[in-house]
Amino acid sequence: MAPALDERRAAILNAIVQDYVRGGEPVGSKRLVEEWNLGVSPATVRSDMAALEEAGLITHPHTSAGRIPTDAGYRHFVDGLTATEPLRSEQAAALENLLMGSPDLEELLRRTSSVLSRLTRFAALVVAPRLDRSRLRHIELVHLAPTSVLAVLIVDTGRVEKRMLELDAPVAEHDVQRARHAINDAAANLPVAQAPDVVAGVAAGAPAEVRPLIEAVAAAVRKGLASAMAGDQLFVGGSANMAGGGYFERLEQVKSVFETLEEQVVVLQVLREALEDDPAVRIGTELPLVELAACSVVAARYSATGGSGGTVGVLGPTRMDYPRTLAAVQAVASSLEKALAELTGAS
Amino acid sequence: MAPALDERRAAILNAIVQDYVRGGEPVGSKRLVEEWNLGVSPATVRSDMAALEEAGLITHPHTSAGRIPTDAGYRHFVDGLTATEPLRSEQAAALENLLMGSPDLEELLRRTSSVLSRLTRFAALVVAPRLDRSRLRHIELVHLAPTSVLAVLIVDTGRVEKRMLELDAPVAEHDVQRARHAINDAAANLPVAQAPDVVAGVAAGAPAEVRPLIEAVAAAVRKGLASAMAGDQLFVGGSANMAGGGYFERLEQVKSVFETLEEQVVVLQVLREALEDDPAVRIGTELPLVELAACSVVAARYSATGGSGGTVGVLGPTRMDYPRTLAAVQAVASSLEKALAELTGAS
DNA sequence: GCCTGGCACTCTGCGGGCACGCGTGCCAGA
DNA sequence: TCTGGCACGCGTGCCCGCAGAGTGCCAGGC
Repeated sequence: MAPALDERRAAILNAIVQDYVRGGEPVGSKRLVEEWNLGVSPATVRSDMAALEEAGLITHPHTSAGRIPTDAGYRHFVDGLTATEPLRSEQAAALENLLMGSPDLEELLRRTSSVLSRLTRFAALVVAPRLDRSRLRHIELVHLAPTSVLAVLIVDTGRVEKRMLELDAPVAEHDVQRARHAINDAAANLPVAQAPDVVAGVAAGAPAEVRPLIEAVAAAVRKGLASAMAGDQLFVGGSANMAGGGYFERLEQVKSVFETLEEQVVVLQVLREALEDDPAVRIGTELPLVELAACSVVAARYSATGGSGGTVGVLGPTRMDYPRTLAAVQAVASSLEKALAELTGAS
Repeated sequence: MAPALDERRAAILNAIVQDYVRGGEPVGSKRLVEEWNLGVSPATVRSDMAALEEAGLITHPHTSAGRIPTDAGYRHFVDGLTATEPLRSEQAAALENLLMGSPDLEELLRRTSSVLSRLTRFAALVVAPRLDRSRLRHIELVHLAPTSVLAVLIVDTGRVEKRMLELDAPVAEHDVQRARHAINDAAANLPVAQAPDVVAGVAAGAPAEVRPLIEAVAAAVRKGLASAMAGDQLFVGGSANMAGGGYFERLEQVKSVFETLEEQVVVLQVLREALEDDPAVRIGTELPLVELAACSVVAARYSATGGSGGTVGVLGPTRMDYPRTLAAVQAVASSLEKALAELTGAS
């Protein structure tokens, strides 16, 4: 797949990628030798370019234009990266400052997506920490009306899920309190995966007055946590960036990218597939969606105490500055990790 | 401002608006008489058109093109509307079905924005019910770590606000429970505007072990509810629609609209200003933002039990079908009202 | 006095034709 | 194996001319 390339040819490929990313125009042999003093003449470069084209790493849009990288070309470039150029230190500091001191998890993730999109000028994607390995802190029941109770599930990552329970028969306030105690005594600090069954067990052994309520809670816990675990919460920021920067010509393309970004389920799926690597880079047609054939995703995991963590990433055009973007994504991931640790407390 | 227009001229203006909205192309005198059998010749229509142009209600992009409405022209058209054409009944039914049975407030509002955007094919804006006249149901305190407590505020509209409290000194679990009881005894069912002061009063009269905690809760209640009341939560759906439909030509325009849509504060401000009327229509330059000069906002209030309600609306191009959009927005507002009443229970 | 038919005018969009620039591919020679 | 030179292909910008659409205006009719 990646044939060991002649050293000079690899250099030429990298030069093409970098020039094209900067300028957005097909790059020709003459400009290449001028800017990268390669020590050879344009003619030599041309024959190398022909070889690179043969290998499928570059193309030209029409005969008399310069070359542009193909997805495979970008891939080769990215795989050859050794060091991602780090952020400027004042940027890194500003980043930490911005994330630290968020009042709650949602706000933290929102800020993260905002800062990442401004840093990269692409659309930022932030997935909330997954629950599957986290623990249930507390289940609160609030008696709103005779037959309706609000269940609030609090997880140790700071995440809060709420769910209305509608009961067939009225329930008394003190029974709600009994149920609350029974449930919390049994389920608090359990891994969320076990919580539904434990609550169901409590229901089975409970007196008749409270059993329907506890059963309803068990169902809510099962559904609420399951949906929270499967369909992780996604924060998208800066999608307007995709319309700027001159990356796309036709409105149609932009529209389909925006539409895709609105489909949270789809975006999550894309991120999930990408994250077989970490950090992950998925370029153009490597993405599972044809609508995103002109886009790339760069993503990295972050970890959270007690959970399996989440993902931060960006969606940008294939013609992106990969080293810079990788650096930004990784920096944001690690800052988020720190801010998250601070937020959930030492515990 | 709106000079009493000759009846035929008004008819011609309306015809121009409707033709232009449908077709998107400047409309000429000939087509007009053919499609709207006006009973006069094109030449007559032309002289009327000249008068309408003189009055600032229409323009033409260049000499030999047909006419298009100006913002003032749309305004005249909208003000002259008597009946908004109602939704088809199966659409209305589907609407109600979709909104009923949402598990919680957030999900309901999310669905509302989704359905409204699909109904109109514009960007949907949904503002959560405001809290200022609602009541506090319950304050839950969860002891996460010795010096950190999570405060969860539950409001009778079903809205939940959460806030981390970091204390200077450790606090014991049973003191957290004491504080919780004291606070809820005093503050439950109070209007949210009074809650902060009441909680502060509880703090003043509390024993020293729990006073710092209750003071922290008071501060959190003050800040949490204030920010929730001022910066209402906004749900935006279907913004990708703004890139389709051929309304905008240049990518620049689309980008600035998207950027504006991402600024929740700005959008909220626009909606707030618009809602001096109900239902409200703000056309092009009537909006307070130059970036939205090519857009219109159609919005309507909905009310919530115990609160002052919220807003639903759409942002679309000035070239929109106002009667249809008005009907859709109003239908969604009233369905949302019903679904909300069902969600928060009879109470 | 208002409406109508006719006519001249203006502007856009489209297709053809031409020169230009750019970048390539190839080849002979070092 | 690299290099300089040369011919080729192709897209771009420009000008031109032409058809089409729509207007403005004016003289004439009801």
